[in-house]
Amino acid sequence: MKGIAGRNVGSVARLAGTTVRTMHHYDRIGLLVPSGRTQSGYRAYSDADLERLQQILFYRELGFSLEAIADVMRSGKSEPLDHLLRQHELLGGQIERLQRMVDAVQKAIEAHQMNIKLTPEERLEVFGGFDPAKFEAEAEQRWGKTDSYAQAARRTAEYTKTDWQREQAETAAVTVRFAEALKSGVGPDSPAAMDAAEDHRTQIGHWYDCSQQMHVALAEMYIADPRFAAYYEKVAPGLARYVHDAIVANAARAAGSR
Amino acid sequence: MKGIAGRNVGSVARLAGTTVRTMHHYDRIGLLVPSGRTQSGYRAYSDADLERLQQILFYRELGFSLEAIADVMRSGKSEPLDHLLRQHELLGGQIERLQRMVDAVQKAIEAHQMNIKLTPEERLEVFGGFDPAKFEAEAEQRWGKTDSYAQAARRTAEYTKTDWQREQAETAAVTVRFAEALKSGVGPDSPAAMDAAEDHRTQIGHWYDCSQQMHVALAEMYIADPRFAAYYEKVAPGLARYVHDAIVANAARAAGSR
DNA sequence: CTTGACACCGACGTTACGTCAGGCTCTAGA
DNA sequence: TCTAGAGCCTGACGTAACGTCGGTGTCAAG
Repeated sequence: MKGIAGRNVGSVARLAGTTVRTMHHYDRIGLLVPSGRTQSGYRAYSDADLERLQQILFYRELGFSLEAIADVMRSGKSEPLDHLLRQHELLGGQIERLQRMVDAVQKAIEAHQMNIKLTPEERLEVFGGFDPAKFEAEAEQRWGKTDSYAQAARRTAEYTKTDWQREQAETAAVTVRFAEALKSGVGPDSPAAMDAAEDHRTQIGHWYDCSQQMHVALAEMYIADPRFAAYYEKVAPGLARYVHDAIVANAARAAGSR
Repeated sequence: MKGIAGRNVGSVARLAGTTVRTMHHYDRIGLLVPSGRTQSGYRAYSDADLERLQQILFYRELGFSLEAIADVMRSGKSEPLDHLLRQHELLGGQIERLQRMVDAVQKAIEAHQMNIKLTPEERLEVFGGFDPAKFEAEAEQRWGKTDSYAQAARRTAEYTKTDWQREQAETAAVTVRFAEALKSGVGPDSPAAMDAAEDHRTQIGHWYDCSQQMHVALAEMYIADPRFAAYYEKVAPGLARYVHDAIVANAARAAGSR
């Protein structure tokens, strides 16, 4: 009947690296109800369902309870970009925490090697400083609890239509600057190109903190991923590579001037 | 009766950032049985108990089940250093995984901004590639399962007494080289001092991968922590700072020559 | 000597699934 | 076309790692 039948549980579970039982569970508790069923009762997951599943798994990896995930998913402004920015922030926090743990371990190893005894207090302080339910509590505090998510004080939530248009325009403007630099014949390591790259980075900074390293990683994606490359190639042939090289050059300049 | 009474549950729980109930639980299942009890039946935790607790919490943070933790704790060669090196390695893996997730999020954000649609497969592949029980399975495979931990093929497990002595001697030798450089009046940014720093880093590399950044972090600890500083100051006054500066200079040299 | 904070233990509740069990469905091959 | 085996369905019970009582004993400060 339907040309777009949707995927069945097994394939979805495999794709997401989880189990069929988990999918059943999420269905039961209403966290992820497949948007369709075959006439024989099989669950049929649409692409939108899969996107939602990804968000769910992301938050789960970050230590959220399923209930908390349900809350944040149904929270007023749950546009994809909001989730992505939030996840980026949370990941940053997690990495920072792990980094602190690495520091503690290195300290312990060095201490061992030097025959220095660390006090239990010292060794445990890395845990003491961390609240297990920190994220959820913080989230509740930041977005206001129980259903009052609508009036969230999230950064993007305060964006007006004009803000969005400005944002879009800036993105386009930087792309155009790259294209013009390319057309004018100056190399990607020219000041014009590198300045455009830096502005590109600043622009990303409107959403999240983007280090030079991160920026270079993004640049590599621009040429590695055909769809991203196409975005630039559509503006001017060779632009993807040019943007990449400009970003790399800019990062090198920044590293050198340190 | 006992001069060293040991700590009671409440204080331990607070120190470790966990709950009394958790301590009860670990006691019940035999994972962490307090080494003493007061005559009134209160649990009394020794410093050794606290150290064990730290290890437990570390592994728990890394996603191990309590049973798996019990296994690894009772595994033959469970010297503190073994645990530390293992934890360092595991933390590295975790950070790498989170970094991959960050990359995925950044890619999604960029895609959103460029009006590029990512396929569900792409968005989920970051999860699919990761096996939740990966660590435990990997651990079992690497250290041999169920009680045969004794014949573990861990790096340090193969160390003979002579190896350990050599290791110790090398550590001491590098310290002496720093001291001699200091005494000879050359600055911490002299080739002699910087080479010593690089050798110091290489020496750490016998245990774990130590980047220049990590090395600098260690150096800062050498002057920030009085006990580590004392280790060097005992050899020669001003040596802690000297070692720190040499390591920083060496890192700068390495960064510059890139 | 009392009172409030803390400890003990047993027992039941909870979250997020794992693991059957019994029965229908679908697809590839004989 | 028929059939075997893999896959899906819905209960229903099991499990891990605690949370949360409830009733009771203990300890240190006032």
